[in-house]
Amino acid sequence: MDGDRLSRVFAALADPTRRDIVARLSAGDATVGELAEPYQVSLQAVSKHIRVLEDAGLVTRGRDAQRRPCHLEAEVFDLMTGWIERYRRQAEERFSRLDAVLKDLDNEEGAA
Amino acid sequence: MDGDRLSRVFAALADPTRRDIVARLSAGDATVGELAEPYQVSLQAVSKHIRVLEDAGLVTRGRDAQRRPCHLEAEVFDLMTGWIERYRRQAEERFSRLDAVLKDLDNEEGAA
DNA sequence: CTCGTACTCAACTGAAAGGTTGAATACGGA
DNA sequence: TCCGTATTCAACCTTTCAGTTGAGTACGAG
Repeated sequence: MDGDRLSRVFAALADPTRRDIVARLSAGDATVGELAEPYQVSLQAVSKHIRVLEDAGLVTRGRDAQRRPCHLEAEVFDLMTGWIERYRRQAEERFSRLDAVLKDLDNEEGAA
Repeated sequence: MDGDRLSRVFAALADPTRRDIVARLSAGDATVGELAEPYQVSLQAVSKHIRVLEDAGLVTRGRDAQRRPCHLEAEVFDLMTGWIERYRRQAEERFSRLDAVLKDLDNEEGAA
């Protein structure tokens, strides 16, 4: 099951700092130091955040001398949208079925 | 800012039990007792889970005598997909721009 | 082979999450 | 009005999480 994976992805994105990191990585790769710079928290804290994103599969990292450039893995988003769309669609289907039933009731009433 | 809202939505869906509840509600409304039935945990625990989903805006509830039927609010999914798609698109754009640059380099090399 | 840079690891702290049980509360039915 | 059903509230426990500081590691430059 990749339910565990999905849990990690959602949990990772529940934190505003981590969402911001993802947002910034969507504009291009960056090192830990670069990513940490705008935040008030310690470099170590940001390093931990990146680890969480990495464990969720949202981020991969390379090596460039002592730097560890972070790269956003956009494919993981598919896992989320897949999950979301499945249930959204189901809910909407049900909604339109209800809609149809109500319309039918209206028609019958009008006909009677 | 609705960043806080987004945090609550993602956090709510980080829990497998809550995701399962959402999945089941996508098939139709249900009471707390009905939702709790398949799980090992206490009814109170499920009641708490539902409250988290409610606070995130994923679920609303009516009243039917002593029952509190839960209803899935599919619109909140749009908030998530909106966020996700924004950064996915940005990342993909960047990717195709890089692709174009590499292709250009190839062409120049071929021409030289 | 040092030295500074870029980071990670380890140990600790406070707050929040998810679970429990037991006591309220809200309502319909007899 | 009293009872049972459905659900929530309250207090508590344990684990996880986000943050801290201080020490350790990995690498390139000089």
